[in-house]
Amino acid sequence: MEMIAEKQVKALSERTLRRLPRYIEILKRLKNEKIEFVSSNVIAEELGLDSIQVRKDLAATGVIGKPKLGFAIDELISGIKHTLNWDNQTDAFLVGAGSLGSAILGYKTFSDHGLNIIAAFENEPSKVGEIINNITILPIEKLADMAFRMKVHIGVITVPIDQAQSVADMMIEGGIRAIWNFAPTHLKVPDFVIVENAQLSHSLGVLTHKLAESLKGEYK
Amino acid sequence: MEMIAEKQVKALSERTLRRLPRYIEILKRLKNEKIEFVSSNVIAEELGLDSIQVRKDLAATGVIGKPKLGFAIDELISGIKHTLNWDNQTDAFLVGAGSLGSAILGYKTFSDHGLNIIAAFENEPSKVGEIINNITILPIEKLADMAFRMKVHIGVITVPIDQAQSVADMMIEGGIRAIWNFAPTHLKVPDFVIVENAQLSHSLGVLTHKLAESLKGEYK
DNA sequence: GTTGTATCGATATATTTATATCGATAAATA
DNA sequence: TATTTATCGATATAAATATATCGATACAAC
Repeated sequence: MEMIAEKQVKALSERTLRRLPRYIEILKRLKNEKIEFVSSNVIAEELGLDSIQVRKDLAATGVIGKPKLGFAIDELISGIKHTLNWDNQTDAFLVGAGSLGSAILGYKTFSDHGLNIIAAFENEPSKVGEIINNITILPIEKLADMAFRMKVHIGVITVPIDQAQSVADMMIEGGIRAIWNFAPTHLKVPDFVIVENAQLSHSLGVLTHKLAESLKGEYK
Repeated sequence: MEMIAEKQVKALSERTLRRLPRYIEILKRLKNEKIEFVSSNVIAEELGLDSIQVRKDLAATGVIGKPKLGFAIDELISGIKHTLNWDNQTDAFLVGAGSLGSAILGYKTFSDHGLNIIAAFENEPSKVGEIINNITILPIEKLADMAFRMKVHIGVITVPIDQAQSVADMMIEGGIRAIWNFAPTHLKVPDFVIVENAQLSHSLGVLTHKLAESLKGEYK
């Protein structure tokens, strides 16, 4: 039996990775409008980007466009989803059933984004046993063992800052390999563990700074 | 009376802006440990960055370090906060009191980050009148007029995708100049309006892609 | 068919961002 | 008081990212 070679795809920069979901947004909308092909130019205009950049990003997914027509929308959506690994669902555990954690548990759309949260954990005994979006909150002591047995690879951290590192440690002990970290602290993890930080304050800082600059300019 | 010249500060890149809040994290911790000075090297090691980059980022805040000692922590914290405009609170409105919106209303720490959410709005009549974290949910019809009268500059959008653009339009009509957008859609706004996107899916895509790459490498 | 044209994708250039080098300085030490 | 040393901050280099140029191609119009 011959090995099927994985389609040769150029390395993806982090910037490109962050733009890919935005392309999906637009593509889904166009698909709803029964449009079948779209040019890099149209996508770029919709998102305020440069069309060359769009073409380069799309090239990284391995999808090929057609001169004069552009890209087949269906093919592009599945190509991007494949690149992000959103065509598979990866099981995940969430720790910290506070308001943000509950909100995340409530989102049904993460399954479209490759994430399948199958259990949630809490330190706080009063919250254990609660049910949020069909998921029962379990005591944190069970985390590592269950993660290991169920071969869970993704952990979502939505606990307060002072518990975040110890939760990360437990996750890693349980074999978790990628952490989506909402706690406002830097996690120290071994090299083989991927951490993606999703602190709201980082994004808020950009906003408040730019607004201040913009208002300052106005009164000059 | 002579004008006091604003301390000359180099332009801040978006990357730098996103790192500044991380420095604050570390600095607060060190301050708690009664440490008074810190070198760029220590900060860099804590965050897994390069010390030169830390120095460059800090230079952009205008804070000056001392040879052999490093940076005065108190001065650095206030310098960074000033750069982010986190030493002032800007009033904000939030629209969309779903689970994410409620979680955001519940955070008390945003006041440390320059954001003061003073009112929240909803489309859904059943939610109007609800009180979350001392904030009463108001009907969306009041948004533009109140924003205008109260001179509110920041709007937070946590509504579903199909309402996001119209909410943005109302905000802009009410004079709002900066939008923190959690809805998974690109907002079309005039040039003078700042949009900071905080879609969870962007960050999730990076995670799922990297995890897939990492697991793939393992079985080669 | 032949010609015209929109669009791709490859290669080249420019810009931005990160990293390296090194002299200057202020504290610590001898 | 002289010497050593950690650290800064300025300048220089390297790497990553974005933008421009242009020939090739496949559809559309003639």
